Amino acid sequence: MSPDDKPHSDSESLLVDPSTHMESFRRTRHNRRTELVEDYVELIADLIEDGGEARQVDIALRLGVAQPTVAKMLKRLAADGYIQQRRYRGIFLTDIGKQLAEQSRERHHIVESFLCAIGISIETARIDAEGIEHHVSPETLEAFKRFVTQTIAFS
Amino acid sequence: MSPDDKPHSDSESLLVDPSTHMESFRRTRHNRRTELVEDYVELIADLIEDGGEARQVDIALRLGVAQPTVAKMLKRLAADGYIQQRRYRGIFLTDIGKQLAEQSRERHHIVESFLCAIGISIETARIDAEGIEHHVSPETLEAFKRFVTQTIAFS
DNA sequence: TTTCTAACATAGCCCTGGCTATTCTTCCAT
DNA sequence: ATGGAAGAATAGCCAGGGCTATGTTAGAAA
Ligand SMILES: [Mn+2]
Ligand SMILES: [Mn+2]
Ligand SMILES: [Mn+2]
Ligand SMILES: [Mn+2]
Repeated sequence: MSPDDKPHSDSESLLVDPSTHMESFRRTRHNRRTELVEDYVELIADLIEDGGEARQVDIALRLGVAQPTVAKMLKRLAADGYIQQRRYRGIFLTDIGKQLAEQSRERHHIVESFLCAIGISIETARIDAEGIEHHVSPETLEAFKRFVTQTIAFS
Repeated sequence: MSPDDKPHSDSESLLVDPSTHMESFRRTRHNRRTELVEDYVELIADLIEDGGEARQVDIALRLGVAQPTVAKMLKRLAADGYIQQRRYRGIFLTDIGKQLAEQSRERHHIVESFLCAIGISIETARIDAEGIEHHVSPETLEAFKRFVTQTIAFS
């Protein structure tokens, strides 16, 4: 065999170096672990603002999961200090919870507005934003925000 | 109590209707389940193209996980018909696997290019794209593609 | 005040996707 | 030809995030 039997010889071709590659995947895995927490506190904040209280059944309905699934998750959120639970009463956000909810809500809104600004239908924007939001870094969020502002200015 | 004790009375305020909300979350959960498969086949395709073979150690190194984690996942991919495994030999993509890899790679590339096109640094674009790609619908992907093409045309 | 129902709690199951520790195989160097 | 090391397989653990089935409780309606 020649020393050149590998498709891209020594130049390492298209692939980025392993540690850079690894870092991206690690970050993505980390984002995935915080996704649910963000969606829950955001939804709880919305429900409270909208109807005065956040109940398990409503959370379950809007998330499209079963009530015990919500119950288990709420225990985790309580253990992690995001919410306060009173048995057979509603859910209340702690200060930490409110803060995370506010951040999540703002980021979510910017992402959705951005998608609309580049011409995507509101239905699709809503769906895609629900997943994309959790993987948008501060730098990207700033770029999205700028873009939305500019687009509005030119209309 | 007055009939108006709830913050937003009858207009249902800011929240979208429950079933629409639910649909977004369901889609996002579905996308999450396919994320890993997409990243694996894409990475395997890249490794084969780059070095002639895809080995567990290299996959593990680039994903930032342990080798048995990769081994277990590869069994699933084989069971699902994306790859072919020969004990103590490398990984080979089936036709289905190649097809998914190609789709994933293209989508990934468009997302990353798009982020760069709106002014995000390549480092951040790489990281964010790794997560965002899995939540981009065909409609959004088309919009991203158009935007990239236009941006290149005007430079 | 009592009853009944909707909401909540709890138990117990499953799958996914991580990990460590250990045991094969292969294959290269000696 | 053989030994060792690198790579792959296997076993067994854990947490997260789903589910169903079932028991409990609070509060409204009667
Ligand atoms: Mn959100
Ligand atoms: Mn979301
Ligand atoms: Mn990818
Ligand atoms: Mn990815």
